[in-house]
Amino acid sequence: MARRIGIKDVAAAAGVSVTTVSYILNRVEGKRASAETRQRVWQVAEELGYKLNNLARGLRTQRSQTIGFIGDEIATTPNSGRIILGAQDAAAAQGMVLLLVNTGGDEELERRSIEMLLQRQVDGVLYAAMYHRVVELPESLRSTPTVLLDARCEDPAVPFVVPDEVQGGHTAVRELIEHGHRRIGMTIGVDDIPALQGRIEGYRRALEEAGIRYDPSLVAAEKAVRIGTPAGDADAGYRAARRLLIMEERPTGLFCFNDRMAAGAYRAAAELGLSIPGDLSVVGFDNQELVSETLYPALSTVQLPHYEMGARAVTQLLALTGTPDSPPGPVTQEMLHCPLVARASVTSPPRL
Amino acid sequence: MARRIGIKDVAAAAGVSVTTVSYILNRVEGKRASAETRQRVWQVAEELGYKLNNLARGLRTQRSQTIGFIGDEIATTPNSGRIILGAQDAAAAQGMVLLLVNTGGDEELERRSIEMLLQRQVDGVLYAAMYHRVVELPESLRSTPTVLLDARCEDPAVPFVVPDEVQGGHTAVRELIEHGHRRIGMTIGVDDIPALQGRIEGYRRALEEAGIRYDPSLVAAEKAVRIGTPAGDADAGYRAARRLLIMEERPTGLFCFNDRMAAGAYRAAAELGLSIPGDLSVVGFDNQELVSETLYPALSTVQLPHYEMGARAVTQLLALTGTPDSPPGPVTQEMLHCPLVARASVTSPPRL
DNA sequence: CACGGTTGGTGAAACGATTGGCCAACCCGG
DNA sequence: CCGGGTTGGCCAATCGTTTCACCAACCGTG
Repeated sequence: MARRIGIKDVAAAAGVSVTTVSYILNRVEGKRASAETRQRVWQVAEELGYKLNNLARGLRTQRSQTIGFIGDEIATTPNSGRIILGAQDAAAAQGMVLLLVNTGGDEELERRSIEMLLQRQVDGVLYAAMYHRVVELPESLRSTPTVLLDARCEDPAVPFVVPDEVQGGHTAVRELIEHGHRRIGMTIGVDDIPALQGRIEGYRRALEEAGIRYDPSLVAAEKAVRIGTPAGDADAGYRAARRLLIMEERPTGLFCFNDRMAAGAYRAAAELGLSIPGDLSVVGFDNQELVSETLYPALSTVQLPHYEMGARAVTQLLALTGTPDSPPGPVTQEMLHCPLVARASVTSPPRL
Repeated sequence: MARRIGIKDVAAAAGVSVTTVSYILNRVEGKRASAETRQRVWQVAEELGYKLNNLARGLRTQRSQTIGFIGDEIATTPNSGRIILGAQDAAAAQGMVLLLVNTGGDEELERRSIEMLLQRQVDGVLYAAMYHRVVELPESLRSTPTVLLDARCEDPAVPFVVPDEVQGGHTAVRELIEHGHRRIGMTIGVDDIPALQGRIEGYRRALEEAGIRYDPSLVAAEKAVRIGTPAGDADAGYRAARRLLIMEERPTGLFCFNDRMAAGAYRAAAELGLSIPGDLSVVGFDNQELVSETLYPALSTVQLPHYEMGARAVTQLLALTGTPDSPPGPVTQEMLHCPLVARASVTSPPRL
């Protein structure tokens, strides 16, 4: 196989020095070259099929044009793929590429993974912990620009991007209220994650705004048996919804902590002979299309802006480290808007 | 910030040459060093917190310890995350890391993406096209070891790993037959992808084996309206299933092309007052847990071995390029077994 | 014609590792 | 004391870029 051709081959073929070639190919400002030379170099480079060697450049410039993405459970939650996608797109737009590692939540593995990233001189790191958790930043990342994804950290110096759970919960419940519902239940699991607190807060605020008294008996918590699995959530959602629906004065609207729990609510409703949305309106959270779209009628839900989160995180990171165009900026912490995705599971409450 | 410390710092601190440090740290065979020196170097490296610079090493050795992963629709299909995960795990086990790019199916973007990978001197490439399609390998990848993932290629010189769709279809239908079903329908979409042909083939073989005549009227094809979306598939699955279930002599078992279509079948059954699995047994394909587990009763289905595919692809790639331990091997093309995931949607047919 | 300013470059030292070739010192038998 | 093998280790080139520092030639001007 023919040796890969480098900058010096181009220089030789064009009859100039490598310095000149480098200047021209990189469009370095302030360095002059005649239009003719410039033209010739480009052409020769093209003809020879010159490809930059990023390892060599990185060695010299101390920037690898590479971003490390470290996730504790890549793809365990399906939508996390969208985070990666968003990050990758934003990175690619700046000529950067994502270096992916996964830790499966294992400390030791995480250490090794981070090491592999640092060894490769990543320009920065995206540290993604699914489910909007509170985490602490591994020591080894202290010295590299890092932004947290779907997670936050005690230390205020660490930038992050998370979904605005409160606004999301508020939006979900508002959708019910606007359709005329006054008696609105909520079904939740029992894990104490920030996401849960936020969504409950949103629920309460929306009620309050509408002048509806908050009734604790309308929020039903059930523990998932097989925790974290779709089946576990759906089952917990079923039990929680059932409890609410057999109440004396049952709610006409239901806000479910997530789409999986909403699936359980559908089952509970069906079992009790309640039709959706005729007898019961339901709104979920997450917009996992595999659930929200395959349910019938399709589930109205609030979307977790995964793609945007990935994209914003990269943008933040790049702002942090500075790009050729712009200087390094300040640490930012961002909460992203969660839009409503209205489908067919919400309508006016039945007249009594 | 203190300059990162390099091999020469270690050498200086240990009072030896960089050559010696390199030999020791890399455990180069055939190069001798006294036990004492060895010990000292390790210790000094540890104390100073020496970290290898992979860019520099890669520049010298012409291996970046990096694998490019290029997908046309990363994470569009949720389980594709599992492919990446499998690949990442297998790579990490060999000290390699995945460089991720996505093309969104755009030719131009693909070209640029591949370029970015090659620029970074990846040791090999995983080219993943979701949905087991037939693709042709981009010209620019010809000169780099590449293995196809969930895709195949006309050229027999290109290694690939795909699921064994025929076996999968066979397994699905066998599950029904073993429970006593003789009248088994199949619901499919209309896209002509290899996956479809394979699964149909598996269906026919299983019937044949059991001495059941193949009846074309029992395979119902419906075109998805919003193609590719879960809602589209579910809807097509609903229509197809409905057609079969209102037949004079309706099937007692249903093999659905995928889990989304199975979700549609559930709806059709419910609408017609048929209970699952009492009146109708259903088996899906893909094992998208978000669907198969949130359906009620939980869906028996055949699993696409995404994780293993990713892992095997990396193994193949590494075999192809050769590792320190083993020499480069031959091109291999692999079909992976699709196991049955039995849940609650299959039982014996109702007695008539 | 001497001089300062521009134009259009060039040379060579990094960056941080790997590795082929060389070599001094020691040991041991004869 | 010589010769040859082994031990333990070092020199310097190299990988492909970037970039600092320098410079020859030319041009217009006073």
